[in-house]
Amino acid sequence: MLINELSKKTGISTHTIRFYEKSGLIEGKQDESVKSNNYFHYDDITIEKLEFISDAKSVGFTIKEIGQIIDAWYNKKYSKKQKLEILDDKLISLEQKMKEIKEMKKQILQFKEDVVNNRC
Amino acid sequence: MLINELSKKTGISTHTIRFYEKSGLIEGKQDESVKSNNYFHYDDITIEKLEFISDAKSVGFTIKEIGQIIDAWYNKKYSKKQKLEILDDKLISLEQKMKEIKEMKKQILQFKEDVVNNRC
DNA sequence: GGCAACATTAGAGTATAGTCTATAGTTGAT
DNA sequence: ATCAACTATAGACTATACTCTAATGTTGCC
Repeated sequence: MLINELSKKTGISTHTIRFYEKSGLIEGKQDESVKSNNYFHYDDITIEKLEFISDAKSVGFTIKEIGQIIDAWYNKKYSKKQKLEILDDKLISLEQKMKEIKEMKKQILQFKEDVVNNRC
Repeated sequence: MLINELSKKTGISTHTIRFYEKSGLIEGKQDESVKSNNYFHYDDITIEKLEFISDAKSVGFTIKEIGQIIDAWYNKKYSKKQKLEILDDKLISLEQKMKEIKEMKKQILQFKEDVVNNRC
C-alpha cells in the first residue's frame, strides 16, 4: 500500500509517518520495476509497527527507544542474545515507570487527604 | 534560603529552578526591608515542591499538569471541590498510564517469545 | 578595596517530536 | 488532454522543557 492508505489505516498523518521513516522506525520499499515514479510501498508489518509506536509513545518511550525495540523484534541486525537483552532492558524500565506511578498515586492521595482535612 | 542553596539541596540547577519559577511552579519572595538587592528567598515548601516536580516529571506529567497539581495542593485560588476535582483527574490519568504500561509489558513479553521461538 | 562567589534579567541555543509549506512530479478517472 | 488527488523531498516552523550566555549588580571575606 502507499502512504495515504497507511495513514488512513493507522490514523497517523503522512507527515508523521515520513518523520518516523526518516527516524528509522519504519521502512517502505520502492518498486524497482517501476521507473516512472519513486513511490514507497508499505506492508502490513508497517501497520503493526505504527500501532506499536503509538502505544510505546504513550508509555513514554522515546523515538530512539522505540527504534531499539522495533529492531530487537524485527530487524536482523542483532543476535538472539542481544535482542533479548534489549527487550529485558525495556521491561526493567517499564517496571521502574510502574513503581514511580504507584508512588505518585500515593502522593496525590495524600494531597487529597490534606485538602479534605484543610491541611493546605 | 537563596537559589544556590535551594539548588544544592534539591540537585536541580539554578537555571532550571528559575525556569520553573517563570513557569509558575514555585515562587520565591523578595525581602522588602532589603533595598540593596532583589534576591529571592525560598522556603522548605519550595524544596518539597521541587522534589514533587522531579517525581511528577518522571511519570510523564507536563509542566502545566504539575502546575495544576501544585496549585490544587498548595494554592488558595481553588475551592476545596475544585482541588479534589483536579487531583481526581490526575489519579485517573495515572490509572490510564498504569494500564498502558501493563499492556506494553505484555507486548514486549510477546516480542521476547517471538525472539526465543525464532518467529521474527 | 579587591575579588571570588554569588545574585538578577533578557534572550539565545538545544533536543525531541512533530507539523506544515513549497515545489515539483505522477496517477487515474472523465 | 485535463485535473483532482496523489507522491516525494527539502526545509521552515512549532511546542515543550530545558540549558546556557551575556551583561550587570551584590555580598562577604582577606
